[in-house]
Amino acid sequence: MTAPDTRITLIKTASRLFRRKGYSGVGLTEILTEAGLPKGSLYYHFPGGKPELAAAATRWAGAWIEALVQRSFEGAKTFEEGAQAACRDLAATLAQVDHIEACPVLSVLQAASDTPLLQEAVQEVYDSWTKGLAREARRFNRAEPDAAAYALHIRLQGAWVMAYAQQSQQPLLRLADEIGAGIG
Amino acid sequence: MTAPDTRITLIKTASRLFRRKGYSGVGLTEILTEAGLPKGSLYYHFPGGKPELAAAATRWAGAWIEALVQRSFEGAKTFEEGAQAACRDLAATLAQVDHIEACPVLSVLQAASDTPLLQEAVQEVYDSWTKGLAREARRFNRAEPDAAAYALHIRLQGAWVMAYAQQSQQPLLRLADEIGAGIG
DNA sequence: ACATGTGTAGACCAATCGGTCCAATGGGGC
DNA sequence: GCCCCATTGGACCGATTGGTCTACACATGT
Repeated sequence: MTAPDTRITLIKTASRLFRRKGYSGVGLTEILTEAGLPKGSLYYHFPGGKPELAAAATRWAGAWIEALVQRSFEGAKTFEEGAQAACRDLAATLAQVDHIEACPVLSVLQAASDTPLLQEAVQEVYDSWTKGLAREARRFNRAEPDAAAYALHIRLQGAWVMAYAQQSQQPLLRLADEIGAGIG
Repeated sequence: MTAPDTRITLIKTASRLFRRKGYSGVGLTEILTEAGLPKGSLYYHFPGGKPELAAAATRWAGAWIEALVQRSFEGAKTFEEGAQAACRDLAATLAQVDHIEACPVLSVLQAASDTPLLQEAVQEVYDSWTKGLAREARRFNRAEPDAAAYALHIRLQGAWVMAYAQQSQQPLLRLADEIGAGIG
């Protein structure tokens, strides 16, 4: 396995496991077994150990989600229409696998308080999401773009938590309907 | 220490630590040290061990939050006014201590998937919250009470996550303002 | 004074934790 | 053919994990 492959394999595997069981709920052994890699590889690519791997995984997954949302907005005619599409696309993506996974940021949030590296990554991804949504709001000439973006971010976050807790895409679909009905 | 005291001490201590670091992030030793109790007491009051303690802590904290929200609605004249008060009261309560704690349900959510006892507690508390909010919506003759309650629950959840991530009560206060401005 | 039973105290256990370290490997430049 | 260095493979470490088990303290009823 070539070097960049190893790195991205570790990131993907770690991200998936973290989102399923949370940062503290996953051991390095489990990640490495799943990835089919020895411990030496991990500490070669991530000298900072588990926190550094988690930070990389958070940023990677964060960027992936952001791209997904941005794609959802592309074909829209209004900000609300884009927001609806984002909810539905996110729901569809999460439902692709048998287990609905948590938001990648949320999955490491509880470990971030005493891990500066993670704390940074968390803030960075959240900021980037809010800014990305605000950019879309401005693109559609939405009134009060920042407030609208922030409000959408919060509702997406909440619906995702509920979807994860109930293991159902329904909360996200319901949010899409709400937005469509002109609420918010 | 009398028996009921020991039980509630364990529950309170566990709840606080779980909300700060997550279920998997807290060891029994830490809980017991903080509570000033030996292991024997824990397994006497909670023969099911960590999962049973966590389930009890989740229900206890869940009921506490629910009572807080219900109290916020008491003096309101409309559902929206009550919702605003709930946001502000929750923000004020969270800001009372130096560290803003996560939603008690959220803090055990990632461990619930492979722990039926916790899974039950999580569903129970979430259901109870939504139903409690719907009761208030009906009390104020709010149109579509169930939908309104559900939407509020999701927004509260999302704002709480952001407040926890940023260690600031601002997201909850901002949500209160949004609701006051007639959005949602 | 004695028996009873609820709780407490904490030693102890195997398993797992994150992390360190070094030997082996193998492809590319000379 | 040879060397070199990036990378892998995995043994090993002390600390901590959740959990079990037994001895004991103490309040109460008799």
